[in-house]
Amino acid sequence: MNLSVNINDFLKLNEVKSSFQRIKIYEYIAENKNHPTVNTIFDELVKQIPTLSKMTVYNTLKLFREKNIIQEISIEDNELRYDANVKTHGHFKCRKCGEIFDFEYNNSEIVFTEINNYKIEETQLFIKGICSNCFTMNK
Amino acid sequence: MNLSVNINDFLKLNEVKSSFQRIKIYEYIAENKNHPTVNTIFDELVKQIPTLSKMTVYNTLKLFREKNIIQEISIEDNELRYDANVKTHGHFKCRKCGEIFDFEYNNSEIVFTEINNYKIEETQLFIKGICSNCFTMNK
DNA sequence: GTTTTTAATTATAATTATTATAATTTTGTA
DNA sequence: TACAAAATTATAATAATTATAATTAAAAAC
Repeated sequence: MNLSVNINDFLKLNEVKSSFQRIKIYEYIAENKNHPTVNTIFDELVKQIPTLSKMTVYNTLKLFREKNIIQEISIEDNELRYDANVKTHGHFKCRKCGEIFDFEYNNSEIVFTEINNYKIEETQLFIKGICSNCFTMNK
Repeated sequence: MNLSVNINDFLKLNEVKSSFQRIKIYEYIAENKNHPTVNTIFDELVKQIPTLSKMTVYNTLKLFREKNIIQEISIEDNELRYDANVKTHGHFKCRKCGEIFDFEYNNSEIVFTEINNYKIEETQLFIKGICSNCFTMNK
């Protein structure tokens, strides 16, 4: 079974004209659930596609985001990260190893009184600290 | 009553050596609860302190953050914002008017199973959408 | 109350992520 | 095959932040 074929259909289904680069970029984000930055995506894909331009990565990610097939994570101020999981979920960043972990949370249990008549379009919950791995290694 | 005197004491209490620039920077963030960017802080204060350098603003904000007397808000990827309210609270950014609103939320009601043994140091909840003002104006 | 030392501030240059622009290539279609 | 439209690429520009070194101010020592 060829995953690229499925991505091709998936993109068309979401009103994104498919192309080789677009398939590969989506494939990378969806397969490596590592919340990559633009640079990571570019550095990895340029190995397979030597002519790849970073502009294509920027344009494609912008397009994917507009079509809501990826999520933009601004957990760090100096770089954007991307996630193919568009379901609302939290992100934990370990200050030690730098890794980002997903976690589920019950969004409906949080009560917002001040903004209860505001139109909510996007929710991002970021937590920073030390992951259990780094914590135990420190002892 | 002179607020600057109080800030002077407040900084010392938090292990920050006081200076004219540092007092003015803290005063600006604490008085204008507008979640200012570095540029906003600089542009406003340079009117009072013509010799002020943007580096001082950067350095001072970094120091304040290390001493936990201000909070860094990375709700937008291309610029950092600052808040003298260090209590955990959420930030809502309106896509229309660009304003950032504070809101309280019950942090303890959110259950994190995946990261329940992680050491949490900082929590940021960002919501983006349309505020009620912009929403009613649109009709 | 000078002198000495340390730290804070400032000016300038460098870095880095992102955006803008225009040229080239690819893709779809008549 | 030829044409038109869109995607990709290369290059340059922008803007936020960081690095470095010089200057100024504050604190400590004599």
